[in-house]
Amino acid sequence: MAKNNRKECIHKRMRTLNLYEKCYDLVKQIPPGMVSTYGLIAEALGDKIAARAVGKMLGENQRSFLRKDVPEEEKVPCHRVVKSDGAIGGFTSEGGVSDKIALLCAEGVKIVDGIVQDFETRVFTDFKTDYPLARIRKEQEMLSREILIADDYKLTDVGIVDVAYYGRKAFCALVVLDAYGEKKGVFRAVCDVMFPYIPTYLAYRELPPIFNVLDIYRPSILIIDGNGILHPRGMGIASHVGVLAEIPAIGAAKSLLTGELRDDKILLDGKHVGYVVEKYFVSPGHRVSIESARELVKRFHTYIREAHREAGRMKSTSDF
DNA sequence: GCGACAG
DNA sequence: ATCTTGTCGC
Ligand SMILES: [Mg+2]
Repeated sequence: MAKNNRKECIHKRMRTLNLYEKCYDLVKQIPPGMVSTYGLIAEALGDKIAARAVGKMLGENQRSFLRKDVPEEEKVPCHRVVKSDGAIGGFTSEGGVSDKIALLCAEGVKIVDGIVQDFETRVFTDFKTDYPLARIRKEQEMLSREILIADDYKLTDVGIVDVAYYGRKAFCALVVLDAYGEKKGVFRAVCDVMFPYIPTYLAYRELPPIFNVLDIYRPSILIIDGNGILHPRGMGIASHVGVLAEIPAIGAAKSLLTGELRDDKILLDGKHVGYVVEKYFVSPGHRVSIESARELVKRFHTYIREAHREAGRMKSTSDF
């Protein structure tokens, strides 16, 4: 792996960032008798786009007020988080939303027809936070300046990588082909999930498992399920992996995150950043030109599904 | 009210 | 990508 110390530090910091705990720490700040919203927690994390991810993380909360085996001070009052319009929102437990209503009622918060009464006066907004997602955006913008969009690779082999999930475990598969498209092998790695899926922050979820597999085998060029420079800050996961691991990388996404189409060209702010190839939105990540990214995905795209399958079947294998 | 929203 | 606690804009 790269021994660039600065990049090592960025990588190490990413591996230790646990957004679940950041989220739970924020929710613990909401006092009894008050509520907050998924969107406000997301803003306190640094980006409102994470609202749905906040709901997802709270759905995985293992320290709710219904648990009898968790110390009081460790409990996370996720029942105090509701929707931005005062609607009660969801709740994962035996009793579902009725458990949430009962917990709030016991704290003096009345719910009528699924709406929090006196919502405006009961909303807690005064979070103490260091806005981790804001810091991450800055990091993305900083690293994007190190992207090279020009051919700087050898084609001794090709790696195609994808990640599957089972609860808080990530399963990463790397399918390696020779330059003729012959399958040479599959490498696998697992890792605990510390970061939910948040649009435009995918790299911070999937980089740790991908780096684990690159530690086992490092192909001459990498195709990644996601975007390269086709990203609001020009720093999709393929660029992120490319720059931090100093490896040529291409992004191939199954849907369009941002940008517009003009025939088979993909434009971002009017600038040509990629191509549509088969069913993929292809953009270079690092050390590959836009044209070569297109040609390489044309040649190897059938193996993208193969990597996807390989990651998926790891979930049902007991080896990990 | 429905779709968007990398994975 | 899962196995479902969102928000905004049209
Ligand atoms: Mg994937």
